[in-house]
Amino acid sequence: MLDDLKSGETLDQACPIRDVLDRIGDQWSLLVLATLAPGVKRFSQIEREIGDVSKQMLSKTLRRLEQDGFVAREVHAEVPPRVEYRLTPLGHSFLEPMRGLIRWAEANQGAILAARGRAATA
Amino acid sequence: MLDDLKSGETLDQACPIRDVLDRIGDQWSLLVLATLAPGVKRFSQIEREIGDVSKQMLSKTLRRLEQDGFVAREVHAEVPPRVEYRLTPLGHSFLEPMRGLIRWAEANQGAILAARGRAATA
DNA sequence: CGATCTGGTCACTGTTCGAGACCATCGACA
DNA sequence: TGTCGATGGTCTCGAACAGTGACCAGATCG
Repeated sequence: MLDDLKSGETLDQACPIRDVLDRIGDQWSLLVLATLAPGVKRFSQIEREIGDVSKQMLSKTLRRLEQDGFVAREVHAEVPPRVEYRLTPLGHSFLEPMRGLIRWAEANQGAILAARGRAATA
Repeated sequence: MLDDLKSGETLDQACPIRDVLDRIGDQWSLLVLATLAPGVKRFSQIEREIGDVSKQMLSKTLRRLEQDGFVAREVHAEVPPRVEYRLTPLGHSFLEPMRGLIRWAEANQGAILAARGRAATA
C-alpha cells in the first residue's frame, strides 16, 4: 500500500492496515501479545508482568484480542476461578512481522532519543 | 524481546519497543508516514489524503514526528504560506519493517473479520 | 471592497482512561 | 463461628484526551 499510494489518492477506511492498526496499535494490545508469546498465562500473571496496566484496560484489551481472534480464553470452573489466555495461530503469525518492527525499534531508539533531545534544546 | 521474555519478568518502561510504539501506534502517525512515503507533501495535501483527520491532530502528529526525527518540516516564507513535509532517512528506514506488517494486515484481514463476525453472533 | 487561500491555534464538548472500591465463592486459620 | 485472603472481573468517578468548528494574518483576485 505504501508503494501504491499516489498523490491525490485518499487513505479511506477500507484500508485494511488502518483497521488492523487501530486494534493492535493501542497502548496495551501489543504488550499483551508480547507477554503471551512464550505461552499460556493467567489474568493476574499478565497484569503483574506488564506492571502498569489497569485491570479495566487489561480486561478490555483481552476481550478485544479474543474477539479479533488473536488470543483464546479458557475458563476453569474452580474456586478461586482460573482463567487462561493463550495466543491463537493467528496471534502467533502476527508476531512474525512484529519482530521486524521490534528489531528496528531496538536499533533506532538511540536516533529517536537524539532527535528528541535536539528538538528539546532547539 | 518477544523471545527473551520469560515468565515472571516485567515489561517495564525501559523497553524500547514500548517507547517507539507509543509514538507511532496512535491513530494518525502511521497514516501520516504512509502518506509521506511517495515524497514531499504540504499540510493540506496530507489532510486531504487522509481524509478524516482533524487539523489539530494532524498538526500535533506532524510536530511529534518532527521531534522524533521521522519527518522534516520546511517553511517557505510566501503568501499564502507554504509548508512542506518530507520523510527523513530515519522515517524511510522505519517504513521498511512496517511493510511486513502491512502485508500481514492485508493477508489476514479476512481472518480477523471472520473472527469478529463469529464473536458477534456467539 | 470583499472573498479566498494557507497553515495553524483556541475554546468547547464528548469520549476515553486510570485508580480504586466492590463482588461472589471457597479454603485456611483462629 | 468469624473473617481473611485469593481470583477475575465490573462499576463509578474525576482527569486527560480527541474531534469540531470558529478564528487569524497577509496577500492576491475579481
